[in-house]
Amino acid sequence: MLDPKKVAQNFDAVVERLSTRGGNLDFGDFRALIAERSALYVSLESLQAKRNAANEEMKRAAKQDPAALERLRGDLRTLSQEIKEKERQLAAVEERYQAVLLTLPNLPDPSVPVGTSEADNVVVRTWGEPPRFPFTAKQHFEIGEQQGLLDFERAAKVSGSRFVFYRGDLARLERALVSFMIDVHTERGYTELLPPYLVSRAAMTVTGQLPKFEDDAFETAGPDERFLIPTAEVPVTNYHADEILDGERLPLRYCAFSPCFRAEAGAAGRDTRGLIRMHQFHKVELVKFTKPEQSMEALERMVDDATEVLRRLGLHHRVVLLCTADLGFASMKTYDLEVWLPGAGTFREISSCSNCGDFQARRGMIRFRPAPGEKPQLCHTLNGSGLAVGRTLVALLENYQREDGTVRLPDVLAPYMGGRTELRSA
RNA sequence: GGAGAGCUGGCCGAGUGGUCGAAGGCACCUGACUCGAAAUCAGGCGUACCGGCAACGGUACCGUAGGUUCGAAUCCUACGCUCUCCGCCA
Repeated sequence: MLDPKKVAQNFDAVVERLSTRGGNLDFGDFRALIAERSALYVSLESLQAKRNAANEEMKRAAKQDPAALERLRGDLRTLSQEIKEKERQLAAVEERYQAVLLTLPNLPDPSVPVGTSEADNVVVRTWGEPPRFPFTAKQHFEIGEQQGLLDFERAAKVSGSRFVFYRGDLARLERALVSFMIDVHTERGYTELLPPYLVSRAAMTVTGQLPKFEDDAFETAGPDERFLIPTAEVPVTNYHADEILDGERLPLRYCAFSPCFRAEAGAAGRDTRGLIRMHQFHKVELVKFTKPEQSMEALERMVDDATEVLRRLGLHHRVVLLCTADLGFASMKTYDLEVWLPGAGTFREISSCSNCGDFQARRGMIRFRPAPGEKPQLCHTLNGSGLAVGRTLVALLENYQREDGTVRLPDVLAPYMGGRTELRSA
């Protein structure tokens, strides 16, 4: 959520900066609501002040003058009705006001390039070289199906499209990658969390998935409303909701493995083959809570932490700074990591690292006390994939494939694969 | 799933329908004492919004949402959460 004060004070500037994101920006009658809301507050508060003063008299009259009490009671009943009516009006305005605020995306940071599509994203740096093959490189799903390591057909039978069974060594590889990634991050100072996979509407609202993107989420059918998490960012960012953190201990850094569930409502027909776009996938997520002045440096370090996984796996990749048009709802600045897929002949997003500034912190009241005795301030929150596990596995299959369809494994994974250095068919 | 107890400030905890933004304690801040620290003493110390240059004043907030009342932390209803016991279960 944007700072409502700043929006009210710099309305035109805010509209202008948000419009660089493209898309349709709906302020509704927000400007009028601001004025209406504050007028209602002023008149309500003066009525309340009047009532409080009158009640003081009641207190005295109750003891000294029972006759006057009855008379006063009549007047106050009217005043009370008036106040209740005012409160109803205010509640209605407040609801519309909040509804608009909750659908406004975060302001892009000034360092973010202005653009109109992903074509305006900026490649910041590239690591490694694409592997050369003396044969035509296959796509990951061709390798997986030929080797009996991936079974999309049976998954479709059991669950529908965009689901998969992993088999044998590949199932193990998925598990191995999770452990490997978490070990890299805990080694580098992150605290491991294993979060809940179902969360409340409130939690989804704090991180920004709701109220605007409800179509993308899976909701449970039980008596209690819950949402399947689309990323561990949701439970982990909410971990410190409604808390005042000790400023001395910031930044806090967490890594968390979880499955992720996405309806992919707007992606019908896209990436229909293979593991790239599933309703369910695994991800190791990084989340940081920082002071405002620390967050931009923390973002750079988070990108380095995520790319470290790619470096250790020897995967050619690049770092891309997203332009304003490609920024996520809650983000003020985002770097995507894109890994090279020789089979597909393209770079594919494998991680997205965002600085959300105080946008989520304001929604979730995530604060810190800079020093003992000082006032609490909003934290900045950051999140990034470290990494998307399924897509990492795709990259390994495509980058380490051999002509006969077998796949070599990077040495760093051997300890997690029982010493295995290649995938066996199953 | 059944029965009971509870939910108050950063934390612990008192609170009779008006004298309660709320005792007391801890933590924290400032000062005194001290070479310094500890201990002790004095004062301060919630959040948000509105008005004001400021001092300060006003309003709201005692799990959440309603209700009763001139007036609710206090009474009523629903919901959420925590704890204890029973049942079930990995």
